[in-house]
Amino acid sequence: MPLQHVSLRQLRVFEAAATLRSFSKTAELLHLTQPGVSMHIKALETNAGLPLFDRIGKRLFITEAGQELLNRAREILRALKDADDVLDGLKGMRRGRIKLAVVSTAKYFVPRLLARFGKDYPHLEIRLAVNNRNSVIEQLTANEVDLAIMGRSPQTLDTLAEPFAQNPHVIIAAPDHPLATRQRIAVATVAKETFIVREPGSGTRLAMQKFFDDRQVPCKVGMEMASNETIKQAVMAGMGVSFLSRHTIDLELQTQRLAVLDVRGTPVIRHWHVAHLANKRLSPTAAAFRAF
Amino acid sequence: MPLQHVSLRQLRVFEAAATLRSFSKTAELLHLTQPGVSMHIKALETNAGLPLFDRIGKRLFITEAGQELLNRAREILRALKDADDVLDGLKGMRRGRIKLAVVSTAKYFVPRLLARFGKDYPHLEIRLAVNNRNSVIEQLTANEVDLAIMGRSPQTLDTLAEPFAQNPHVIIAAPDHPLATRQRIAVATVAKETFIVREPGSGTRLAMQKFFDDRQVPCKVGMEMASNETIKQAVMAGMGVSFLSRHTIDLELQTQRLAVLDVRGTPVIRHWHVAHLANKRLSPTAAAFRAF
DNA sequence: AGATATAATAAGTTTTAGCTGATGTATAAA
DNA sequence: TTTATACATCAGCTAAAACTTATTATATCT
Repeated sequence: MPLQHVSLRQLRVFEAAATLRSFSKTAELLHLTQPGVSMHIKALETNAGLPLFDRIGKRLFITEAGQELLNRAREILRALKDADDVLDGLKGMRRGRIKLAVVSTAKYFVPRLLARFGKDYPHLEIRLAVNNRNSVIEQLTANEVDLAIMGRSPQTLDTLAEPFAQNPHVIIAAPDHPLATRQRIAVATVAKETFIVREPGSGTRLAMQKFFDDRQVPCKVGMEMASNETIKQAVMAGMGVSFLSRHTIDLELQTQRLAVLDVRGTPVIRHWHVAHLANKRLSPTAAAFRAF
Repeated sequence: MPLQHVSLRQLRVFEAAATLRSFSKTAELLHLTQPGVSMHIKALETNAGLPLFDRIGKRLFITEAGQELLNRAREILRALKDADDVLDGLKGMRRGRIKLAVVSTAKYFVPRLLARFGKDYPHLEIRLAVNNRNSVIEQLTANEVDLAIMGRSPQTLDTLAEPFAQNPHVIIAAPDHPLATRQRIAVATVAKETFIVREPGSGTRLAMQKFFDDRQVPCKVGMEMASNETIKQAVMAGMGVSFLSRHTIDLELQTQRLAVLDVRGTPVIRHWHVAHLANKRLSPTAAAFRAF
């Protein structure tokens, strides 16, 4: 392969020389001496195996081979400049993509967050994956996402997590539940109710367990459900009470399909965390989002 | 410009690494050691100003910036390979262009020559410009053509000319001319005829002058015409005799519209020359044609 | 003919590209 | 826990690249 040893420098000098049709002018333009240009061109001609210029008297003519090479050289230099522009764009956050995984509980408030962020960086593309906690951790491990939003950082993984928003949890019941109108309900009282809970390992379930454990009150688990939506439906149907993030039930409270019980010690304030792999260097875009 | 200092080597190594997703394998492929690859990638990342790979554990992931750069890098390497192919083609004469200027007298036999050459190199493009001698010399000087075919080399110009074919000149007359049936006509006899001649400075005119001067016989110029065709017409019409290249009158001899006079000392053997600028390096194609 | 401009060539210097080998570190696999 | 694997880092070497200045050779312009 003849051109295996050409350098970009040679191509740049050649392009200028072919454009200016003069080695001296090229030298001036590129801030070097005329012999420098001559040597680059000569090296390139040696590499190409063909003369690129005809030196007729003091005039310079590009040969057919030169013209062909010139076309490719310009392609190459343009591609290089394109790459420059793209990288600049990525650095300046005028373009780029953030891949975000959030636990299902967060899906109720993260979209609002994204909307505000999108206003500041309108050219960024954001991909949002909603999953349960374990899947989110998996995605984080597999480096499929840049950032994750979850209730607490996964201790098993080498991640950096930062709390960034409150996440109040409350105990809810159907509006016609006997306790719904009571105030300052004791924990022990509510503990006698049948609880509809998320599956073990979910953040919500862990938070609930901690709440009762801290108060050394055992609670009665009546039913386990893997989604907040079904839990809400069950509570509305009067099948029991539940412990959920306030963020997930905004709509139901407004339409009075659910009621928050005024239990002492609630709302339990947890925090949303934004997490990423500790050894991953965040892209400027992802870092900006994290900061946001 | 961040990418101003990247090298093609870096891009090649990067491309391989991005494809193989492993530095060690890349090192193996490119016959160098793993630290070598690491250093190239690091240099490239420094140039780009952004990480190109995520090193998660022992797995490699290409970043968004890396993917973008990879696209451009592949463009660049492809363009380089294209250039290679084109140059190879030019060298192997599987493609290329020859620009040829010929004097008008030669137009009768050069096409046959080109046809034979074209059989050997079917992919070459040949441009033929037919002009009078002076124009041909001009084109040669201005480097507008690679090669010229003419009766004799221009002494004024620094050219290399090589005879390559005989160019017999004869004296012609109308078939019904009194001399047409005579044999071994003396030069002095034919000199009494009225001659229809090419313009001064034309190769044919010079050859004629030399013919008579050598024999110290003055000849009578009856009419000057700037084209062989009109001269032939005039001779056919019985307006006089003329001195022309045999190559220009093949057809008229076959159809017996013109006759060659059997004058002593004729045919005058001149030669066709192929000429090119001495300081111009011929392209392989042009050189091949010249050799042919 | 002489002045001027242009490119090639030569020789020498400085810089740097491009390696290798040894070593350190982290992770995944056994 | 141990072992193997993969990448980063460091030090140091060599050859080549990238220039420069000085000089020569031509060709165009006055």
